[in-house]
Amino acid sequence: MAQKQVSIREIAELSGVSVATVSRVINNNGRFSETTRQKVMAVIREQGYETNAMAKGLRMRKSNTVGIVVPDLNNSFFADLVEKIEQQLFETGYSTIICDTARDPYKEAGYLKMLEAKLVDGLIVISGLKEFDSQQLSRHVPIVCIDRKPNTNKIKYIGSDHYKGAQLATEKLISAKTNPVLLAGSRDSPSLIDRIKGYQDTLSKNELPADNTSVIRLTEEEEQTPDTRRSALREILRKLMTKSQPPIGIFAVSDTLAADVLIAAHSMFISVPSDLKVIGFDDAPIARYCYPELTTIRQNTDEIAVRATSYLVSAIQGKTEQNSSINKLVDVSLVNRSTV
Amino acid sequence: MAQKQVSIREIAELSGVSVATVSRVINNNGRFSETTRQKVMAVIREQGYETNAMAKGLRMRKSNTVGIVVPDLNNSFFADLVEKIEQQLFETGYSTIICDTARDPYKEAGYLKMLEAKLVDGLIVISGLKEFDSQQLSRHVPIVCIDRKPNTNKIKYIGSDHYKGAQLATEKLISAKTNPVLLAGSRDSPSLIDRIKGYQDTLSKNELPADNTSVIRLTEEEEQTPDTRRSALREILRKLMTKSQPPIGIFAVSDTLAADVLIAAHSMFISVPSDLKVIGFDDAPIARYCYPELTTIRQNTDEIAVRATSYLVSAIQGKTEQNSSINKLVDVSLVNRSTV
DNA sequence: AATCAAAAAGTAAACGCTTAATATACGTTT
DNA sequence: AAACGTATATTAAGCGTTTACTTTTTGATT
Repeated sequence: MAQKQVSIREIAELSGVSVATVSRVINNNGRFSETTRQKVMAVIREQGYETNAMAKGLRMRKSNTVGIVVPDLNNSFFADLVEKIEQQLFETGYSTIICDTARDPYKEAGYLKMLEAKLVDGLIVISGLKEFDSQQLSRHVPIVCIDRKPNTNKIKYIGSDHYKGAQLATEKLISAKTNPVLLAGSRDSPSLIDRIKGYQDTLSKNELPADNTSVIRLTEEEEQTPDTRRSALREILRKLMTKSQPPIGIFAVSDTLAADVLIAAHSMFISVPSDLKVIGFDDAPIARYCYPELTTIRQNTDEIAVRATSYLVSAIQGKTEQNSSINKLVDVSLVNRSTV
Repeated sequence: MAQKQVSIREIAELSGVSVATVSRVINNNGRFSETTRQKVMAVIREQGYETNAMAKGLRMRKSNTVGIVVPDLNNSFFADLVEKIEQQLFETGYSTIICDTARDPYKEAGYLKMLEAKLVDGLIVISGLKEFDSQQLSRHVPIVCIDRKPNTNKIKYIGSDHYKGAQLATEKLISAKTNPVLLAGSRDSPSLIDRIKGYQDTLSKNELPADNTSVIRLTEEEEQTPDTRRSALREILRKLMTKSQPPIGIFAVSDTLAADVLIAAHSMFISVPSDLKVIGFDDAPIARYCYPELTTIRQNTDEIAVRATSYLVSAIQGKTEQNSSINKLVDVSLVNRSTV
């Protein structure tokens, strides 16, 4: 069975030096001669020694690990973002614990406890239902929130310019001669609020009624499964088609939602983009698998990933980097494809 | 800053008992009186004490953590599977380190070292380029491979019945009066081999030529980006359309590939399913976002996730559970949607 | 009241590592 | 040849737990 993992002690004995020396050689700190270095390294290689992360972590009071908290790995926007962040962190020498909360606050709390117990050195929190409450952690570690507002300014916030994104989307829909409607899920989030505001402001600026009648929210039951979601969407489309002249324009606040709209439309033989124009948000991988390919607002996940990790890493390492650009919102752009 | 994490020692002092007693209370083992239990628990709650996982791990020589190695989180089949496994493990009290290797053997090796250093208690390896080589680990831990053959029978293999899936797909295509073609990516994998075999055997059984001319593989460059992939696919479709009478039938060995085929077809104004019939594999979330919705072979990810975790957990806990069903391949089924 | 077993609590070592404090060896300079 | 500085190596403590072993307390039985 489980052959005993070789420890630094045995390396020390085998190479005829003390553990301290071995440790110094491994971490290349303190002083030692070239001869011993070679001797020790040889033994290490020969024995396939790997340093025990728990012992090291215990001693150093850090784990070289960061936690990522994400609502749903099956959402292609999140998956994309997580993958990029994880890649960045890997390159920087950190390992990552990915926690899929399934939007369950209980599960989220459980994960936070676990991450804390594991002494993660930092935390990246992506989206989520409400404000991120730092009180949940008892120990202070650097945290960055992506598209989720923290409850204290000690936590770094990084996010796209949702307001501008909504402006772009709305303008696009208006200039396509539609009377746009905004479509969102049941869940509130800070970024949704920005988007709705951008949408409504743009409406007003164009002298269109900016009341709440044109923002449509799915209910919680409706969005439960793909099927309920789609039938709700069909109902919404039906109403829209009777109430106003085609083409109608829908600004869906996420690409997945937009994708569902398209599916619903197909099943009703509504043709896109002639009778229905749809614009999504995210430019998630799925956007390119929609038919027609989805016109959408692109969030720059590369940029977000880079900013999040580089900030986090320097915060962990105690550098209070004063890069001013890091406080600006991440820019957003319209990508024209075939649904408008 | 970082307020000191309270340790078991302080809990002990505050409640006027020894650390050993506190430890006993926390883990509910050994003997202690109800009075002390309450006293200690009160202090623990009051102080927000959380046991230090590294210290515990060091002492116990285990981490309550399992690693998941996955080629690509952006593939909706993998994301789905990982999400389910992770959920299972969370419920069982294990935490999960998800490692996205991006199909890079170097990255994979790096991750394995890291997982080992972190003393993971078990490992789940999903798919991947070639045999999984257990030699990469120097310490023995329970491992389960999903859709990836291990190089030793000490490692548990779990996988769908790919052969049968291919049969079902091929028969479906044949009975839809097409002369089926199999379409695959450049990468070989054990499951692909099974699928090709199932495909060819079914061809033979129906007295159709089962040579290799009807299996089409994308080259590595072709599948690099969505765009190269799609233009390669358009080229393939073009050839197919000239060479034989519509309708043509394509058995794509994954849903993502099938989705790309559909996109390519749309851009060429080939109508599905009248002129082109496509059947995918996996029944990944994306299948329902294709247009038309994708007919495909369903892999039962729930079942796979349950088997993988329940086997792994019992192996970790030293139970050599003799559930015979666990050695059978996971069953697979045809789901009829709209592309055939 | 004395005895004793069972229950409750305590002591201390060990898990594998890093590092401050020390010790030793080795040339140089006087 | 003594003295000293420098480079190199060792000793030992401590990170926060668990647990085998030991000690103390409790309460029932004689």
